[in-house]
Amino acid sequence: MIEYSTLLENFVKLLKENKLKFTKQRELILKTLYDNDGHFSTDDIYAMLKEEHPELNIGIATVYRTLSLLEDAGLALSISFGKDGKIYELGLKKHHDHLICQSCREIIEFVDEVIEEKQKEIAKKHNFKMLDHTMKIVGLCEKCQKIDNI
Amino acid sequence: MIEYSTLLENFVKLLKENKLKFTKQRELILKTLYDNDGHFSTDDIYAMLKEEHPELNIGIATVYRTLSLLEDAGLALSISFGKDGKIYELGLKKHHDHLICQSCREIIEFVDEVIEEKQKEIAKKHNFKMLDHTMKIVGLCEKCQKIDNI
DNA sequence: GTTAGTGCAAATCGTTTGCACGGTT
DNA sequence: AACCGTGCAAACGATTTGCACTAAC
Repeated sequence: MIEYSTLLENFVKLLKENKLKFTKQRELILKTLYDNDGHFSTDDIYAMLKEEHPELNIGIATVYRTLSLLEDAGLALSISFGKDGKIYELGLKKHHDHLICQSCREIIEFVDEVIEEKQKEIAKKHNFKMLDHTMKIVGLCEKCQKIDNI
Repeated sequence: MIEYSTLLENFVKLLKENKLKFTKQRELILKTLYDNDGHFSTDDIYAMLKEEHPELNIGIATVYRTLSLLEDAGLALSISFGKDGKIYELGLKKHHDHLICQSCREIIEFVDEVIEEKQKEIAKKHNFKMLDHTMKIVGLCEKCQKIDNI
């Protein structure tokens, strides 16, 4: 995994290149994604920052704006599902897909080279230029299967 | 492909079983999905019904309610993408995945048995009970690649 | 006659935007 | 000093809901 200091350097450079400013808010949102290696909704991140940095008095609009900025920059990526289901994660990992537990919302990441390869083939066969691809397996994790059977 | 009359019978039966009523609105929404083999947003269907059956004076709320009902019943299924991107299709076909053109919104369906098999394996390996799975390849179709290069 | 469905308009919820102010360059 | 980012509150757009009325049973 990339060091936080390196990540931060990249971010600062990227901002500079685009004549954007480096603010405490932007830094903390990036850091939150980095430190809490996981998947969070805009609101999750807003709540975490409210909790951990109340002095910032951050606004939800800033969280929306920043996550969107990070996504455009390739530093974060989002997964959407059903209505009201959009979560972000740090965008620097190798491409991977997700298993999502419908009940507890646990998320497991996985990579399968055979599937990756097949997807390329399919796009090619249909003369599509593939820009993005996502796969989600929704179901019940081990724990929730047991609970649901009670 | 299933006959419309059979589909309708199933629908009527299903409604009866759940003490729900068979209305003109419900029938026409199902028929619209059946006749126009494709992928439509709630608004698309609303517009089509306004156009083709102005005497019905259908309300958008009914379209939302009915599509949701059809989805629960397994007669329709939805695909979501990015904000404001939810479309429905008739839900009686064999499972398939989608190639989506980012530019013109063309949608191509495909099935790949190798991928299907791999997904089962992955769920099993993680002790997940797979309930649903979706794969989307987003990109540019042949036509739009050319246009975008001008 | 009872119950469920409908259209309408209002409410809701996540997200975006305009603006005046404050922070970064 | 110039300009961008921020918080706030208002605006927005898709979807949902409460209600009185109508249609299906």
